[in-house]
Amino acid sequence: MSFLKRTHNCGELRLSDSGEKVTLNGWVHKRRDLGGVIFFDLRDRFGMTQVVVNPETADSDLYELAKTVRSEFVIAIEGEVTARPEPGKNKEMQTREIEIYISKLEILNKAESTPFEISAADDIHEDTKMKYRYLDLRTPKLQNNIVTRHKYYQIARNYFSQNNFVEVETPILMKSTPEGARDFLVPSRMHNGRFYALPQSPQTYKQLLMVAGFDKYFQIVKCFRDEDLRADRQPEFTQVDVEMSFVDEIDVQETTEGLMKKLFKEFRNTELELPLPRMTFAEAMSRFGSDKPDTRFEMELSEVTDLVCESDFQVFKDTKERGGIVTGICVKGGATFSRKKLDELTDYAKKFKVKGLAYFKLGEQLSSPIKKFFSEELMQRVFDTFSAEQGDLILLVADQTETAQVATGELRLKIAKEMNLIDESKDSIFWVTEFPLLEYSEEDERFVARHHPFTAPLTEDLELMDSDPLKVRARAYDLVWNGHEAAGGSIRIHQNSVQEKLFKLIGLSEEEAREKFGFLLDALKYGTPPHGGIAFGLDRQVAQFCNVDAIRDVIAFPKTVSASSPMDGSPSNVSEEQLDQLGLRIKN
RNA sequence: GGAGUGGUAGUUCAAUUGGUUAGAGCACCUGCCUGUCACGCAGGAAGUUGCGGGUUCGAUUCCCGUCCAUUCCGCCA
Repeated sequence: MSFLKRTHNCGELRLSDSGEKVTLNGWVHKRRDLGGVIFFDLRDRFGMTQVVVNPETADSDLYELAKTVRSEFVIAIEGEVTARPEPGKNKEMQTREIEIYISKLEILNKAESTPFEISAADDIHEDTKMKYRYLDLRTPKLQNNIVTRHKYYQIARNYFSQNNFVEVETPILMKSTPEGARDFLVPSRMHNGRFYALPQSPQTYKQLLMVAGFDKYFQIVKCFRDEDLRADRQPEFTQVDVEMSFVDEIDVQETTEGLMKKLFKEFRNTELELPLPRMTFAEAMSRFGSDKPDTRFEMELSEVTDLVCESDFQVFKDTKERGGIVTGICVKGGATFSRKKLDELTDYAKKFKVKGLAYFKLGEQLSSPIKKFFSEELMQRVFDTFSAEQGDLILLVADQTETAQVATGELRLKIAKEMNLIDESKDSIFWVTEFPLLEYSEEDERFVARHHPFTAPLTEDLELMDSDPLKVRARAYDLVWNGHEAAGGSIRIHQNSVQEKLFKLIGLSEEEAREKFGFLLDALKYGTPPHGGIAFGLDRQVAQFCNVDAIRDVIAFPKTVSASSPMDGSPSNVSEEQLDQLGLRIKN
């Protein structure tokens, strides 16, 4: 069956096309029936064009048919491009200077009235939109996001190809490994009782590709983690995965920067200045209380341990004695915060494991629960340290170094968001380097790799691996963009002996290490080049370029926060037969 | 696993100290309307108040449980 096929899309006709006979296909976005003349806004993914049916010029069959057309009908129209008497009032509409005088109309398919209006989808609750995701995807906003994502793929692929990288696919069914996130497991009919795992990332494979001599590898790849979701976390997400041989961290960073420059050119229309700034982990923590600081606003942390320990406040002194610090921020204009507000901030800080929050409120009167422990003169020196003026608020946190810094950093962020201090039109993008190699897990009562267990230690810190493992810095780097980790990577261990030593440090016995990573340890013995790489969180980056908060909005078919899909009903039960074949039984 | 917010018509919201027939905008349906672009006007249909239980003469409203959405903490090398 044939139909009127489009000669143009709904976003491309302009005044200069006047007089031309065109055919358009699309969805009826809105319809305005004035009793005589009828207007449609015809929509496709390229835009919208106004279509006019005039009873005086259209024949009566056409007019009667046009009267039956409703929102979201799929139609084909033929007609003449005509200048409008007045340009359309909708300034967003690029075709607003013209309209199509219709001479033929075909209804290609009718539509029931949709569960929500495509033209007003912004305020609809997420559950309704998720159930009818294919309708939400009709909205110009989501269509733009998905197209931006497409462009990102293209730019990345071109960039890496032009720079001599090879795209290689790695297995989706792989071996379950310890460390890191929970795996999604996949049973198999052929191997009852055994399981594949979906990759949390292709980490081991890309290192093996380096052993194999593939020099420069990249892949745009799905990764899977069975952890709780957030606005910026989905159980399956996409990484731009990169690995390079014969490189150090500067080479990997330069490669990354080159791509970011192209992306910023395309999506922000700005020239990114290279090289990007560098900040060590230690500096990020002490200045911003975060390993991914948002530097679009100030309110930096100041450490005042020695100063405040001149007071008689025992809590500060005890903290110092136990090796902790006192750090804080100055909230400009924060003296207006109510007691209730300060209680709320205290509760918020406690979420991050500090015991309390001290403050100096420089209002009409100085107000502070700890001022009796401070001399006038000492207080003034504290204020000076923070450059605090009348009307400001100083918040102080005392605890072990990292705990105090993190809690203060979180307060800094929360307050900045509430006081609207973040300039969304700016971009803050830079490297954070020299992460600690290890951290101590209270839960597991052992050291765990902060990045992953293949990350190389800084050469000058190698000897610390025996004496003071927590002090060892890693050759790891994160690209931080507007307070998010946009990419993260490291130079890998390419010597078997160092790798084995690290496994030992994180409590993996030789047997366990062999059992879990034997193939990698073996490979490292057969001539492994120095190598390193990085992985970009594609969803997060695209979300940033689209100026949306949730990566849900840049994924065609995302999961809800409970990791399910209201649209297709996954995950779902399966039949007894399926379970039997897999040798599985549901416990309860 | 924990905390916050929300769930009432297709949809977005309202409903006084617990009170009688649960309202409004948009969408939908009918009629009118020849330059709209949030078209306009008149009328109409549309409800398991998420679900289950409890208190009460009476529950959208109070209590308990539970489900869903969303944000955050834990978790996510």
